[in-house]
Amino acid sequence: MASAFEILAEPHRRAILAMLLASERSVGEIERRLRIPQPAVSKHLRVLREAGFVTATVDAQRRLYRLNPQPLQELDAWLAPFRRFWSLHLDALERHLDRQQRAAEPSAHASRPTNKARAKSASRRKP
Amino acid sequence: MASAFEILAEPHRRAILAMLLASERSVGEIERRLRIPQPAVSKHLRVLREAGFVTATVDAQRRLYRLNPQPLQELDAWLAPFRRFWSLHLDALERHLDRQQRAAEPSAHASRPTNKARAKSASRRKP
DNA sequence: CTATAATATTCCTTGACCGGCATATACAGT
DNA sequence: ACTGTATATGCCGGTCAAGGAATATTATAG
Repeated sequence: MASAFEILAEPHRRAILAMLLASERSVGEIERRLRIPQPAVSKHLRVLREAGFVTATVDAQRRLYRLNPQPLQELDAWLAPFRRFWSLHLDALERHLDRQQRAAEPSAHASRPTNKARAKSASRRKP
Repeated sequence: MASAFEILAEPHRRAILAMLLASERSVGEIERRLRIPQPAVSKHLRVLREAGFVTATVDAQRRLYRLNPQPLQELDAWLAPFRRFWSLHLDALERHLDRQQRAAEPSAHASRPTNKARAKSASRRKP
């Protein structure tokens, strides 16, 4: 196993990480709350541990797992250029709608476009 | 196939998306630049298209593929709570270092900790 | 209309991963 | 020492996705 995406491709693993957002958890807590058999939990935790997503501390018989943010930060870094991409495109869309707006209101009362018009035109395709 | 993570688990697909950041590309361009056989490119593009990561427009015999930011925005949204998590932890670390700092300088000249000390201790692991 | 370029699809094989089950290991209480 | 609890590991079988080769589809040119 390698990339963060492969690790996170498994829904149970994402659920475990989301659960650890609240606080550290033992294996048994995860098992009961997520309703998956214990060996499966241990295996997923092993994968997450070896990939650095979680760390474990021993507490008597149980092990407490907690989040380690670093790999998710790297994922965030991978996403950064795409964030720039879509913010650029949102800006472009907004400028485009502003031009439309100016064309529809041929030098009328005000130049500020309404938020209503923007929200309407920005709706998704194929809903 | 379903979640964005499964789609992005494939390195070639990530490479395609990164390539489309610059501008739209035809299948042939992707094929040559990424050095992967054409059927593989078409298959990956199909997966990306059906998951909404890219859209295609026809230009004579070729199809031009371009980025569609929406699924990546959803990934960004999934990441949001974790971002809050690690920024909280960075804040906590910083407060901790500030306390250390005050302890090391027992009521000395100033109370403002130096940026230098913070930058040093906040440096990344394993560079 | 035929030849050719660009892209998509089908079939097949191989390999990886996940879940289930059984079992092993580690620790605590009595 | 024995028993119970908590977690980890090994093995197996089903499933699914990726890659390769061949072929089908679509569009342009001559």
